[in-house]
Amino acid sequence: MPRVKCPKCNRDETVLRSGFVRGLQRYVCKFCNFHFTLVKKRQKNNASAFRKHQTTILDIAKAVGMSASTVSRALKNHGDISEATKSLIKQVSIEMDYQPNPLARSLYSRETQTIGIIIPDLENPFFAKVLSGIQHAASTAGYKVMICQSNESHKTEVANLQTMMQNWLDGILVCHTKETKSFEHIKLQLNKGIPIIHFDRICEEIDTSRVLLDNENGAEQITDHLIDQGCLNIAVLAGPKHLYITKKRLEGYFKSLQKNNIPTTPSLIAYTDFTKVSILQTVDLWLSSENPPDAIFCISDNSAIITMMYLKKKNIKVPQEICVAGFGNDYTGEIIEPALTSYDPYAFKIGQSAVELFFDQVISGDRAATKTKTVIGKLLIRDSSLRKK
Amino acid sequence: MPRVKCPKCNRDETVLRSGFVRGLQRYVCKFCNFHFTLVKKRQKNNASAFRKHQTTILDIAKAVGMSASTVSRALKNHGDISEATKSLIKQVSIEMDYQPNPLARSLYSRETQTIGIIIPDLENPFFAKVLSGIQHAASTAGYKVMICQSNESHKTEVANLQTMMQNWLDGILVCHTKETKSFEHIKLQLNKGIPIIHFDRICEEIDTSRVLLDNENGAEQITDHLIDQGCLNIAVLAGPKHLYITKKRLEGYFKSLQKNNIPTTPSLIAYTDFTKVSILQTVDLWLSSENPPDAIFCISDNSAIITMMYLKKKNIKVPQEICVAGFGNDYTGEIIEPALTSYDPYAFKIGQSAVELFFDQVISGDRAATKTKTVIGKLLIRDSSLRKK
DNA sequence: TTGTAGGCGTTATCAT
DNA sequence: ATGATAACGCCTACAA
Repeated sequence: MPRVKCPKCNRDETVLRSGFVRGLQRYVCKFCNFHFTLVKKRQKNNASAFRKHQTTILDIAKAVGMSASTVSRALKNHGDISEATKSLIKQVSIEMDYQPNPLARSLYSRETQTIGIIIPDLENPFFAKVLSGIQHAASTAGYKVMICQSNESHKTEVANLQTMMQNWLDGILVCHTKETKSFEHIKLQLNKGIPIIHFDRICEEIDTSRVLLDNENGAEQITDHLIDQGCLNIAVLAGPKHLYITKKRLEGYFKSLQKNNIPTTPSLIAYTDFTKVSILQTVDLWLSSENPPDAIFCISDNSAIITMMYLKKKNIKVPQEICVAGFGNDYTGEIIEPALTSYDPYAFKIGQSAVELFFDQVISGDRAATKTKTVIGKLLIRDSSLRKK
Repeated sequence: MPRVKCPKCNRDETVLRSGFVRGLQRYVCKFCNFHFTLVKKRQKNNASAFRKHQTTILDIAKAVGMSASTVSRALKNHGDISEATKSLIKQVSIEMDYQPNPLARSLYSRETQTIGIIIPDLENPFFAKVLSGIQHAASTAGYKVMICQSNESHKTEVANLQTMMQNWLDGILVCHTKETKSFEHIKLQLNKGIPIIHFDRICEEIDTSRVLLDNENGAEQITDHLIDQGCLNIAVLAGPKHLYITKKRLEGYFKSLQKNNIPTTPSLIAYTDFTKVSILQTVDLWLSSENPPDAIFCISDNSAIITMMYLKKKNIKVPQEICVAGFGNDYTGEIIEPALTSYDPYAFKIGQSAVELFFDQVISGDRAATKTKTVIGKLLIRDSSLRKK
């Protein structure tokens, strides 16, 4: 029975239905004998015209003749509800195919159960693996994943972050672009109370939770291995100078040289922006120098592949004349000949760990308590650097 | 005028506002002369305790001394609002860093401005490119992207779809797993009124909008090319038999053979499940047959790479003894030696097109009007099949 | 031109 | 044990 109020006397107990006019329910108030119809309240907009009505808690409440609050409580096993009511409501909710509306829930709870990811390049196999790990960990925990791709453009990254912050995500996982040197956009958002987690290309000057790969150890192991193969003139094809990963991998390289009492040669250390042009220029320079390297440690597998293909074109034998090693264990390394020595950073696990750090911050309740997690990878020795067999 | 009840006499018609105390509205009941303020009703939960308060329309309304509806209208340039009010409100909203709450908006509008993607494997370079295209097109149009990864598991795909449907996405783009033979889960959702778009691995038995790559033409061009190189015994290393792409690419293959008056040999057509084991078994069988192929057309680049590496291990010369071609133009094809002949399906464009089809359905307003779009790719002839130079 | 009121669906608090 | 209510933030039909 609808509680319709009489517009005249404002009573509802005396209102009865009295037929239809132009499709509208007509009512009569027995008290003041006033006839009226209720005008339609709201024009349906486009979306709701298409979207089929989803069963709501109110629908169930009507169906079982109880209030919405009872239904809500029954559905989440609230202690106060009798077993009989609970099982009735649960059954009806299944029959009516009830699906809670996450928007309403989030509006109230202020949590969206969604994590945002800002990643430089989805097509880069390393990032694809990380994303896969993130996706896996998040969905296992019942969280959704929203992605943005910065395309290695700092400007886009800033815009992405803005978008993400507007969308009430519960946390944001960020890997910076190779261009990013200023982190003002991150600082600006830090006090908003939503966790920001860094991975791989992190930001040193801000205290956030972060997932690192063991850049230094990895690079050290690679360099150790190259030295072990008899190389003394080991060049490093690095990335952009400002990148955290560049710095750390170089540190590992230096550590190994020092440990093995090999002097460092400045000309053997070159920074690139990861583009083919910059890589080939560097390699050319080395090849034509008076003291060419006997090994090239490339800071990414992609640069290593570009380097090796160039060396092959120049008929320089790998590893006999020059050993080559990469970093990242992209699957391209297994395809090129000779197969590429590399360091597997366990990208999938990095993604998983980033999600775990997010949960740590949320569960601990202390969002200022940042953590650093380092994923230990594994050196993979393959033919591109193997002189001793 | 808010209907506030006097806590003492319980009347509401006699209650008036009487200034502010500590930021709270103070009231007075004219009937019993009782002064009171409304105490905060609700305990803040965890999330809202952390999340910094975001400026709302109501905050702006208070700041400018107007109602929320005026602010709402002013912000979207509603005609009824005076220019003066508009500019005032806009300025204040900027000063207060107002960001509309998309949850509230969506709850009302029943649109989330979000597209869902169900994709078998994020680490597969083809899918990564498609995803990149989707992401690009969606974010250009101001839409967000939510991803799920089915991991090539039908069961997971079904669960993913369920999740997506519950989350009030405006549309869902699906590429089925290689296992998927039953499409009941899709059919079940079709009448819900939200567009489902298929791409690549589509479903023939349901009428949805879909983006295809020109499987048939591509396969025909590849086969033509192999024949042109003098191959007569062209084997096909296909995917699972039930897959749409398998069927279509085989059709292209047959068409080419027929056109060139070459009889088909059943033993040269083999289905695999894309796993290394099944591929190598097949190749082995062919190699040891009495009439081994002089070319292998692999239905994916990944299988082609596996095949080539195996042939190389067996010291079988590619292309001299056996020509190999793939399909998909993964970048691995440029790295292997000899470089792999393949067909570039323009994966990025496929992703973009899928988003376009979604918009077509939404904008046209006719969600039953499905469209099919075929992205034309490009044959890339490389050394793995080049006998005539 | 601006304000009021009610609804979108859910949930916690308070009252019964 | 259950119901009424308000709140989350935004939007629009209608009233003024």
